[in-house]
Amino acid sequence: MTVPVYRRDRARLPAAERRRQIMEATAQLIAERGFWGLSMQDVADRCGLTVPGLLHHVGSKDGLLVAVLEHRDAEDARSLAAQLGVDDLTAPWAGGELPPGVDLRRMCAALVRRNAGQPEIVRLFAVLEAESLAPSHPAHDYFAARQEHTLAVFAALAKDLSPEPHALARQLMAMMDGLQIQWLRSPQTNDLVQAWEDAAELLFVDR
Amino acid sequence: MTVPVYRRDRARLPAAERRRQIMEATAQLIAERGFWGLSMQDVADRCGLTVPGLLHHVGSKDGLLVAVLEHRDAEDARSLAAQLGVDDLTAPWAGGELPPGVDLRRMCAALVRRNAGQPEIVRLFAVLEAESLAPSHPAHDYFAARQEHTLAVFAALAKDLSPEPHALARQLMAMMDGLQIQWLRSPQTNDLVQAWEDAAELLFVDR
DNA sequence: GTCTATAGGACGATAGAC
DNA sequence: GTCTATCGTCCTATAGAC
Repeated sequence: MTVPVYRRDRARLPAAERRRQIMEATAQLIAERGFWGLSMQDVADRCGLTVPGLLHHVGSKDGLLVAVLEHRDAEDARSLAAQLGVDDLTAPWAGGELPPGVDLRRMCAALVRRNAGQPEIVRLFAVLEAESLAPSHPAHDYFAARQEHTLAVFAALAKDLSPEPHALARQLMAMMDGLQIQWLRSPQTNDLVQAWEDAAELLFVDR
Repeated sequence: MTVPVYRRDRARLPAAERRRQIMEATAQLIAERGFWGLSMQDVADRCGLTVPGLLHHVGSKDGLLVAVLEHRDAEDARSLAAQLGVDDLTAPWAGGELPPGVDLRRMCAALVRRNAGQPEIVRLFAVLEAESLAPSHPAHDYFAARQEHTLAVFAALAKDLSPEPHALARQLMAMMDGLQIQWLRSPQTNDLVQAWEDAAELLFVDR
């Protein structure tokens, strides 16, 4: 007859640190399998937790997804701000103001450079962007808002570059997303930064 | 005490017709939930079958996916050939020769027009294209081959249009995929055909 | 903050009757 | 060509101990 035993050999991390660990493991697993293919068991295993232990931190599977997206946005905002040499840039997809003196072409280049260094994260967003087209997906609203905001920011910055700033904004976004997918499919024969520069040469032509 | 009963009130369709029904139901469900989110039960329900009945036709869940992709390719090849006014065009993504007199810009326009009329199918491919980036995905090889072949065909047709036909091919593909995602996200504020024409104006510029 | 234990389903697949 | 019945596995989530 087996007797219930409380096992004390698990690490007991501070909540903040555990949270970061969970976010990273989840991002990797969603990139691999999508949100529908994600299992709480896998996340828990990778963190050295049981499933209820994991749920204690994130509440539910949907809560986990939201937490991951917010975590990524915060990280990206910090990195992009540093790269553009401004202090308090809020990521364009998270809402917020734009600092003066940032021009669209440099901003796109910075985004692409940043993404070229973290293929796993790019894949995470590529998978979720497609999955979340379905209105019932838990990240549907998040991605709808994100796209709308990015388009608005791009269009505002494109005002002096094109007679149709909104169309240009759409084209820039489409090209970035499309080139990223190709790059993810075969990174070895495909330099993302170079591909973007070639494309930018065409899209940013004077009119 | 319940007694096993063989229920005879289900429709007994010819295999070919049943197959077509299964392909269509599956395409719709994958577009909604992705392959990882697809359940054989849902497909069976939508076809008025039990799960074993469904498995009799497709063998396994992976087999079902492959069948759907092959089914779509065949349909698309027929439609595209009709639109371009040639008899035996094999779809560029399925392997095969290109008829003389088909130029790249007209071909892209035909593809976009075709896609604009079947958003559910476009969504199916958008979701699978992202999901299948993972090497363990059952459609990984299919989509890798598809992308490679499409790029090769585009590049061949771009030979006289650009000093770097391969780069142009990549840009065309990226732009098509990217614009389609935006269109799927908000079809009402987004005319796919118009957006493509605007973009083509930039990408097909003389150099 | 993490555990054990368990509820309560859904999953893909197989065997064998009709 | 479709069924019933069933196997074994996986799933998210909760209750309550420590």
